[in-house]
Amino acid sequence: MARYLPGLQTRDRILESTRWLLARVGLDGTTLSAILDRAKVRSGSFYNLFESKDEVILTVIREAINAVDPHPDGVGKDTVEELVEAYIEFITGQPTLAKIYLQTAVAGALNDEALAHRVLSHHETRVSRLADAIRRETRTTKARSRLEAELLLAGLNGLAFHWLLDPGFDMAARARDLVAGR
Amino acid sequence: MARYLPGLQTRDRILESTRWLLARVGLDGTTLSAILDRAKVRSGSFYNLFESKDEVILTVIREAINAVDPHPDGVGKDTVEELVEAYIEFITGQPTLAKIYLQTAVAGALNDEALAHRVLSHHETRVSRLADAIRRETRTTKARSRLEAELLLAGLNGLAFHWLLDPGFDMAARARDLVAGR
DNA sequence: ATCTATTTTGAGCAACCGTTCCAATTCTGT
DNA sequence: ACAGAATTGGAACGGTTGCTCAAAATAGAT
Repeated sequence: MARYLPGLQTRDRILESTRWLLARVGLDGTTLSAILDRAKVRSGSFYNLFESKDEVILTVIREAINAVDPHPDGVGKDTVEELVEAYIEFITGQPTLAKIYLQTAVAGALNDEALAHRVLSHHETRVSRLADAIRRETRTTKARSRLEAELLLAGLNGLAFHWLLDPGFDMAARARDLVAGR
Repeated sequence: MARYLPGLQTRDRILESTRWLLARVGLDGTTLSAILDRAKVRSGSFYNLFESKDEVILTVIREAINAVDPHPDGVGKDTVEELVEAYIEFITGQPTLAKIYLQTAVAGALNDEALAHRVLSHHETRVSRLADAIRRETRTTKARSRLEAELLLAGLNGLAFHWLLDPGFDMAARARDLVAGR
């Protein structure tokens, strides 16, 4: 646990380095020595600040998972459009975190039961928030709006998935098409 | 290159083992010794049959990518419903290959440029085939049917993505809801 | 300026990675 | 039964992995 300024700074450098690597070279490309090289830190300093390599990686991943949620103070008021825009903003505005999030959800969650649960529970939160917004706007049944929310979110995730493979893909435009076509 | 029966049999066991591991523990959990243990093979036999560990893994991954396509003899005739059912069949009927496919698309393709291209080109094939079917059924413009196909496929991929995280998720039912609600 | 707590350096460690090599064994056609 | 080829077992290798530790350097409060 860092107490002096230099400690806090190298801590930040390590996190930044890990974030960058996770997004570019994936989970298994993010080796300790790669993190150290990029952060310009030796292993001794690293282990003075972090418990293990896993701790840094999990810290960054949690950060990414949390970032996918829209501002929590809008609960119960936001519109479908606002929620979709928040999703688009997350994906295109923070591509690094977005890639980490998607990659983790698919690859990492296979090994780590707790992580899979975490991702799923965030997904569930987003579905119900979207369902509420749909219900407010269209005045359908609870079950029906929930179904619509699930399908809409699946569409958004699928578009993000496509964007991951092809960075030239205009994910934002397609996402708006998706909402428009409901 | 196997010529005698025992060689062919251990080759099959190695492929099966790799398939199983890729789907269960992911790419970096699929180590050589894990493959060997599960296949009940020693390294000497392995390297008598395969060039490298990568060769086996790529073989299995290509198999998974190819398996996502519906039967090629239906081109130009199949309906939207048939294509969607083929997708559902792939995901739920061959969950092992499906998991590998999805995982590869998200994680593996980041490192391997050629692999990313391969996945994308298969995706493109599916989109255009779906667009053709939509056009035949709804008689809209080419651009419009293509957009619809892209969004529909994104939805399906998103649902598969959800199913990957939560094996209890009824992906087939939601996929049919998705088609019904167009 | 001094003293303690924090931070950094960097050599070194055990465990594991994919791979090589070759002698021993097993297979198949004759 | 024999010969030649395919297959197998398994010890060993160099490289990398994540990580430890003790000594040296630095920060910050007094």
